[in-house]
Amino acid sequence: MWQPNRLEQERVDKIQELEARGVAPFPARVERTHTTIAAMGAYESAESAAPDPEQVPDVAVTVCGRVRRVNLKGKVSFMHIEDEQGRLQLFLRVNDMDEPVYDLVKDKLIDVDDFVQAAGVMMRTKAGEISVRVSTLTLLSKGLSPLPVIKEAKQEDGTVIEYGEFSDTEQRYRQRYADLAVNRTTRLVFRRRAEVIRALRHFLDDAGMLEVETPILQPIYGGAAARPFVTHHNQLHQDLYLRISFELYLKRLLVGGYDAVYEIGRDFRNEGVSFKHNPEFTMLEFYKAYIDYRGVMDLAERMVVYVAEQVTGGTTVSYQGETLDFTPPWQRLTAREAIRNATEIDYMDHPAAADLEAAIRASGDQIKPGQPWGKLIEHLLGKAEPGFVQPTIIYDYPLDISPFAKRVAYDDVHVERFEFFIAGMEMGNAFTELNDPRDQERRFLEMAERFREEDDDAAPLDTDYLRAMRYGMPPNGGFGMGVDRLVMLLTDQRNIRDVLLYPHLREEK
RNA sequence: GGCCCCGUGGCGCAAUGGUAGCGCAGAUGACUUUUAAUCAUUUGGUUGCAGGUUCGAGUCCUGCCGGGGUCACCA
Repeated sequence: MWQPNRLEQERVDKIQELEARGVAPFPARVERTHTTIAAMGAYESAESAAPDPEQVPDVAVTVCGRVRRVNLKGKVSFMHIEDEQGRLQLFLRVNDMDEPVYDLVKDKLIDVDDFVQAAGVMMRTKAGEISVRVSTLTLLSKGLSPLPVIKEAKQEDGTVIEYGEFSDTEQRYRQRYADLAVNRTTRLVFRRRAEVIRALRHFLDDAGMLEVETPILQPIYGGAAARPFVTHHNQLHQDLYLRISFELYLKRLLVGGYDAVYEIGRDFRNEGVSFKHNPEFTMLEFYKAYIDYRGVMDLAERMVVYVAEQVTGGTTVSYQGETLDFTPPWQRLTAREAIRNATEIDYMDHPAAADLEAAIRASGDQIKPGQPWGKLIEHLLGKAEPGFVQPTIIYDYPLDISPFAKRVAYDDVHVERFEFFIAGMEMGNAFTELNDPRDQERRFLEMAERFREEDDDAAPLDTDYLRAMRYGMPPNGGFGMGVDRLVMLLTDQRNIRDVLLYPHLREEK
């Protein structure tokens, strides 16, 4: 049962007073002819069309929005209402309105946070602000809990200074609705997020790829190295996993005859959380026949710069004080070169895992003993990662940590795989996809063996995937990217939670 | 999971171990073109929870809860 606090109780009491005056606090009927922006635009057009600035014809509007500011001045009052696009001032004067309606304002029965509908004609105040000269004001919805108050002051140069803030991170995440209602920058971030995803779809559609949807509930999970969430189907008595990647389902579709497919959707990984990891996140994967990882590199570069241009209008972006330039071509380094640059260790000088481990320890790093060679190389790559501020492609990865990538010709240890990094963050992962079912089966078995040695939950062998591949899979290049991280870059947010409307948090006590 | 930081009215913040304060919001009143409106008066707190040290704890100690950072982990 809700226990109103002091401020809320005052609002509850106001509802009683409104009802006593015959005013419905949550009426069903609403009317709107203009958004705030449209109303202002209509008046500006009328002004510029009028031969005499004193003789602007009436522009009648009915606007709706949330009250964000109330300024009572006795027999005249001002309010700002806000809808999604903008703010508009209401000019309320007792002479222009029925007195009982004006009294609702005067008696402070309309609060900041309430939704109202205002009908009137457009005007400019003495100070020059476009406003509605209100003849009828209707309460649409009463706010009971007060939102944090942010006051805004417009500077002469048009910039807006805000006074007061709602900045408590926990409350902003738990009560995103309040964050959105109060912080316009939050609203902008999630608008832009939608634009990023729209631009990605547009690019991929234009590239001739088919958007598809594959199962989120999977009897066998795979395609990435992450622990899954487990769930259960009651009627079928079947354990199911929430997908950790789309890879294996998408590549089956190439066997089926599609040239290129993509999916944008949710992945779930049962791992630690951090500023760049959320248990559920949005992934983009595509697979395209008849290209290899070089072709994927080109596509990735073009896609990212396209999205940046679509949503920001430019090819560079300011991120946490750094200027990121997405213009292709990006720097391309082999993993071996990148590691040599960052650590002065050449892993090819240490072909045995034990040997490489010793070299890493000699450099001063503490690492878990007994890791496979590829894992050690990944550790070394992690040392180089923060240096990849501008878009950087790292290619040719160790075979033993890349079970779905084709081998580099005449090379026993590397596969045709690349990852790309921006702002020190891993953004995506791609391969020349393995399409030899015999090699794939060997790699699955090796992986299962290693998992068994490490006493880890082994991903069950996906025999159906091998069956599909045996029908013949065209050579293809595949690509995966963390969409949330791209949104971070394009909205200048340092934490993934700030680009997720509802980030995962511990249960509220 | 380890380590570090944080938790004080609705929001944002103060308070050498010694009477818990300030701004905004709220309430009451004044004001017919204000705009961070202004002016006067004024309400509101078991300082995240539970213990402990002390004559005395918002402050020091222990544990717990929640958040943030960082490291580890994360084909």
